[in-house]
Amino acid sequence: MPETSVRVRFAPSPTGVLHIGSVRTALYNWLFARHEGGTLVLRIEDTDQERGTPEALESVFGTLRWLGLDWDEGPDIGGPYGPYMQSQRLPIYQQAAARLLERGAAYRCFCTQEDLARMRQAAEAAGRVPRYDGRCRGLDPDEAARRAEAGEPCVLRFRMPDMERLKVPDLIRGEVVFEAREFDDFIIVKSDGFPVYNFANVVDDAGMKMTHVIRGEDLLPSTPRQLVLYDALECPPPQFAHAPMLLTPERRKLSKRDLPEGALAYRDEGYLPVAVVNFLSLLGWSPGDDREVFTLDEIVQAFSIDRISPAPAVFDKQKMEWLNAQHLKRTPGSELAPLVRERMVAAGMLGPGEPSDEEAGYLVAVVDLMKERARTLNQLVEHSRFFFSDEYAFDEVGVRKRLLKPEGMADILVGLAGSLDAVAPWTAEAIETSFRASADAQGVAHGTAIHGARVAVSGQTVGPGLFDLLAVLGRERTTARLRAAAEKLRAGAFLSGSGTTA
RNA sequence: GCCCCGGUGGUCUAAUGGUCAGGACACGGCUCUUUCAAGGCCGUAGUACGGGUUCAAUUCCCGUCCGGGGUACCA
Repeated sequence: MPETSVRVRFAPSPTGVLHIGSVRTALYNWLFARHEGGTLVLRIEDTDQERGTPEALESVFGTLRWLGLDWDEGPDIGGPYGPYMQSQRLPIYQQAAARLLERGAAYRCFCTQEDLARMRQAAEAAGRVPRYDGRCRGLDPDEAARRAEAGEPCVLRFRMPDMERLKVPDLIRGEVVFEAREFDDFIIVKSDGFPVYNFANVVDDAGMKMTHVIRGEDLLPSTPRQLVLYDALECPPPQFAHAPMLLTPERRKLSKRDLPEGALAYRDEGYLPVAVVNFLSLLGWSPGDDREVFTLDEIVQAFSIDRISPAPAVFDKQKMEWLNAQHLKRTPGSELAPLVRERMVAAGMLGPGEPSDEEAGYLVAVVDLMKERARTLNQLVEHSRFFFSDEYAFDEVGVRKRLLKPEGMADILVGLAGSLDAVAPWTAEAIETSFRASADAQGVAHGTAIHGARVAVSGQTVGPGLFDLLAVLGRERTTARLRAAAEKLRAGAFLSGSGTTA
């Protein structure tokens, strides 16, 4: 492998479910890796003993897999730089910390959390910036080591070098300059022996040979600290790219609160993975032309870091829905059918068993017909109910307008059914010819017959073209439903029930 | 408070020191006709504000305002 080969990583911490903002970060890393023919590493940053959960870890895997964002090295598949769970890398951090300690780049600090809280309060009361005052900086290292060995709790702090300012080169924002006096001697190892984020992150990114770090803008302020750590560790830093935040419509940072179920909730709502990826890719990035509907491959091909915008983006669900509709239309029914099927089974519209070839074919035909108008899989399922059961609901307005309205609709429907009995072959074209002829013979306007028949067989006033619909529905169902509706009309059954007053 | 990042229609965005500032979602209207929730067409709406630099600024600079992020023994 050439040494110019790109290596990037997605490094979530498994606290709570994976949310959509993290997914966008994962996506940008994945796109960059795939575009460059590089390597994507999945690393789990579980150094927070208190907050990590196994469910959260499952959520990371599940979400990425659902979206088709695969990784080349990770906790489940290993790789040359493992392990890929930070909780299993403790010796590596300890070793790195020991090196810094030895060199005097880090020192032991025995201040308690109460001491620090007091310091902070005092500083705030005095209107000063709260920073660690460095009181343990000058402790004799040998003496400090003795106290630590004697069991006195302590943390390890990084000795901030003397410098005027810290410059962070960023692929998206150019050079970002921080004043060095903003930074105090920050903690790198907690008193429980675990490394703190900034430290573990740098040790791993350096150790795993990352060439680029693409992450959220919220991490930009911690980058200067990381840069001095790379320096102290004598490792070359990666190139940084801080992607803009995702905002709610109220312009708040998108967080777990906004979608407690996590990004997988969009699967449950009936979104296609490709649509979610397509939508997310366009939040903060654009290909530079007017294209908006992409396949995965097209996005990979078009992606580049320098076209990522620095400005935060509002997550607009309506646009995601539209994109989903576009992908629904473009995806063959045969591909959609398994997804639709599991939803129909869940909704009790289909049995859980293996479908026969005929049933499977019917489902594909229904999906091909209905996907043109649906915005989500769930909507498609909902609108397709009448294809699978005779127990479909009648739209009240539709009944009043299209069945009750023209006097004698019952006779018309029966007439239509009669002519359809003879149609062969059962194709949209043949159905239309026969249907229109029957309407003519009965002296009924085509529109009247069509509208009436639509409501009779589907209960709905909207949907695909009637003849295509009937072709899929089948002769048996069609004629039976036309006659059943006529029966019901004659019995006055449509008038019973509620809401017959306008 | 302090530090950092942003600011093109309601939203996502394109472009540019000289353009009728382009596209998409949403919204409104029209249309197709067999319905619309699909398709087509049209429309409403934008360079946050104030200074500078310049023949010319949405674009470059400064300030203001607004929004976001950070400021932990969280990540």
